[in-house]
Amino acid sequence: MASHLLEKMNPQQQDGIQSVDGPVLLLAGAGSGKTRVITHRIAYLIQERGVPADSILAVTFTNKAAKEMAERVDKIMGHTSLAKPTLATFHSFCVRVLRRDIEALRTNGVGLTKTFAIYDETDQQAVVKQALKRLAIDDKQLKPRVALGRISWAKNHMIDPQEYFLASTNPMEEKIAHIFEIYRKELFKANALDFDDLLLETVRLLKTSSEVRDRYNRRYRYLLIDEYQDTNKPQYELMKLLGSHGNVCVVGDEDQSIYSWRGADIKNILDFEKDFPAARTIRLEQNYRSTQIILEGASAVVAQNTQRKGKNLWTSREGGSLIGYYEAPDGENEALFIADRVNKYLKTAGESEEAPRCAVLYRTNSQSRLVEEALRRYQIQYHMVGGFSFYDRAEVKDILSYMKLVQNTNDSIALNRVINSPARGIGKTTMEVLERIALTTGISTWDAIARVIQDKLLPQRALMALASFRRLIEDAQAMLGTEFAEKLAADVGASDAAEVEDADVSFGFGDEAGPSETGADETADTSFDTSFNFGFDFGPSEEISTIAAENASDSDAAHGIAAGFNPFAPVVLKSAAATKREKAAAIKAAQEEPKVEERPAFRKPGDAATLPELIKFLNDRSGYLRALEEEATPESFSRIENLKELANAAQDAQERGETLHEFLDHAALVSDADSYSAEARVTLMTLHAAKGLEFPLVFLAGMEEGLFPHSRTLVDPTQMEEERRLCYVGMTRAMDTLIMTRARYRRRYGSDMPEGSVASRFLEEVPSRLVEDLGSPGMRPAYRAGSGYGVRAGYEDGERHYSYEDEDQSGGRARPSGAPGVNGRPSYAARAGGSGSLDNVANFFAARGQKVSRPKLAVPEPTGKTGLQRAVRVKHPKYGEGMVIQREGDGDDAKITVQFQQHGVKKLVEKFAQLQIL
DNA sequence: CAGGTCGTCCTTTTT
DNA sequence: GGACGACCTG
Repeated sequence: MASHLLEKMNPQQQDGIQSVDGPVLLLAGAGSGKTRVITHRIAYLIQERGVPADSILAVTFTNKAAKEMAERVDKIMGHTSLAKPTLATFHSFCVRVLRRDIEALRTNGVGLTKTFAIYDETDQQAVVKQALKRLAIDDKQLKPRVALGRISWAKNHMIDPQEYFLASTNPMEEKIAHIFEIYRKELFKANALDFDDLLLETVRLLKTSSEVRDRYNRRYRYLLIDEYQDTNKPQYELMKLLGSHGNVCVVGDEDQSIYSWRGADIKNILDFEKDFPAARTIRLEQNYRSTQIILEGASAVVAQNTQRKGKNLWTSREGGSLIGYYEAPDGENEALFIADRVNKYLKTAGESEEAPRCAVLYRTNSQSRLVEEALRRYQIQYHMVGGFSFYDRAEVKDILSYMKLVQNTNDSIALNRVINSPARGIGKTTMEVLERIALTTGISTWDAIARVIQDKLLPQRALMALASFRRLIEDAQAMLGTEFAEKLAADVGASDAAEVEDADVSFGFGDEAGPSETGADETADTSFDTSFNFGFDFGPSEEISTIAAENASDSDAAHGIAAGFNPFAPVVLKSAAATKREKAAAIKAAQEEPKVEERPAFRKPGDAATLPELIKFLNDRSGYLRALEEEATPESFSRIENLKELANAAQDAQERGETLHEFLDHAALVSDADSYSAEARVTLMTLHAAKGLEFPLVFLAGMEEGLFPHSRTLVDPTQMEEERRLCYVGMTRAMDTLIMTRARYRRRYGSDMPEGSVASRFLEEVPSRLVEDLGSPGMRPAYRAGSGYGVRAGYEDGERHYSYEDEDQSGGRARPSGAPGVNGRPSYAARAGGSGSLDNVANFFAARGQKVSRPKLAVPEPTGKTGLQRAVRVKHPKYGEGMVIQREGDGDDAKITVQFQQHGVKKLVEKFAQLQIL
């Protein structure tokens, strides 16, 4: 039967699409159209085989992949179907299962509940640190990081603390086993799961409860697992448990296995045929992505590995340009070279019809900084994936922690985080008392607060502070409705298998809210109220008085809300953002056909508060926002902006019908790597994050021994092979052009002295006939061996290869050349650490709305001598017009930070800046 | 108790 | 170049 879904597919791809019954192993080489096959296979199942869409479960490794797959399936299917296949990551799928069914694991009323918290790595570290402290282990002797790494390793191998202890061969291991045990108990007490637990507990649940297992097995008849070479033991078990019907299709490529450090076991893919003897194996070996030269180069590198099956990847894209190689004198120069090439590429490629796209890939996130700076110098827009996440920012985490605490008061880590931020007089001593009680009685810190208040175990002052804090959280809980717990249960706890959510990647309910989502259809449409005014001022004085009264009899600590508090008070629009949103929403609403199930503009009294309402409440009532406002520094304003952004995110979530859980789950599981956008012309990311993507032009930066391959892998042949696979992954991202770069000298940890580097072994492994030297200034006479680190000489001979353009602020004066260093050699620091790179960093942070790296001292207001005060408009001979943002220091050292119209934020020395007041 | 300053040690890679 | 902890001071 010829299906349009099979058009333009090679025979193997057609096989992969059509072999839908029984186990299938799809070995898909890089660029072999793997995603195309998977998505078409899903469409084929639905359209040609009449399989109900919601009986298909496709699991990927990253949200990014899940999202892309969902979009592509949608596109193929033409958005026709209402029911959708479940496309999720292992972790998000497990969260959904657990939010629904985890209480099936409870015995005699003991066990986690549906309101469990998810602990991220920071939370995990905090728990480990506590454990170390409790065991009186010096955290220099055993680093929390290391201990956590071992614990995670054990979990990924499904080893429990007891087994770990029995297997330990030295005192250190025994200690770790002990920490592991405490760690587990603490998480249990906090009603929390870490990332690894999400998988483990799901496995345990499916093994323990046949009822639950059967339900999922009835529901999902077709299982597909992508990146199978990266699965670890729990994921493997999950595959077996969910795939008991045998319609299991796993897709992978052993040459792209790059996650063994996270417990991925390459044996999973190598042994699939043993697990499923009836398995059909299909190989996709035609590469449609890269030119022959690139593919040959990459294959030559990975061929050095011994631990592989080997394959014949081929391409019909003959020839192509050679693999470029550039050896820069230093990291800055390397970055500037890249920026220059990107610039040229964008200019020339701009005329071709296909949108130009390129990527700069590196081994470690810290390498991004130099590249970012260089791109900014060239005024090239770029998109960086990874690095800090929005949800990692301190202020965002703080408010999220408040929310987590509202959801689950046993979450001691969240409690510790927010109990004294903003400062409310709960210090070290108080916390020690709480912790001691929690520890000796086995209750959570939250419950210890009640105990302390009841038994008056602390001075009045501390008791009042604690009561005030407790009241804050309780009031927030009350906002969510007195039937908080039941509502929650109803939201996530339907028992019918058919009601397992139609999951797309998001955690949204989708438009067709099923009967299980009792809360959702009544959820208010809050498009018009991003910003609220509760009409009630929670002033500190008033609060204290209520608390003092309450303190007398703890049982009176009503769960109600403070008198006069009215969460349903009329809405007052405050921020410009809100207004904008309102307009957009109004326009959108006007354009759309009126829907039958039109939601009311406001939630009915008695319904749970919306997410933005909750955030607003916490921001205000906690005093967090006020503290930031009073701080009144650029950083604090930026933080306020971030909190607004969080409110916006909550607003969006609310509109999607998400519950508090789903919002928090989302925040916990969605990483920044998922922010990759295919529209970006220039993308910066780690090699790991690049897997699965392709770009016409790819740069691999930092090809140096110790960086890539990373220093920690140099001694272990197995890890070295993984590095090599990583290199293979990186090289095969390139479609037309691949450029590899290296710095002869590189500074590590921002130290003054750069260290000499050795070319990466992977470079040597690329056959030289495939490589073209792109003119490495390092090879010029000035850099000959024996001349030391000759940057200065190089720059002085008139060949300024990609040096920073002269940005001397006096406009025309030559930049002072490197001051003599300690040994009479040119001082590297003098050049690279100069004002040029400094203002660029400030630039960079300012543009990203992050804290600006300025001195933390109070900024003296301008003397007025020059009149260069804040908000004064100025003109610079080179940068043109701008506005003064800040002035620091005084006299000859005074520095002015100016936002220029064309050139962004610059920090200038007032004396030299030649600024003219407009 | 809070906020600031200074020294230490770092760094893989991510759900 | 920066996060974080130890230490010090108001």
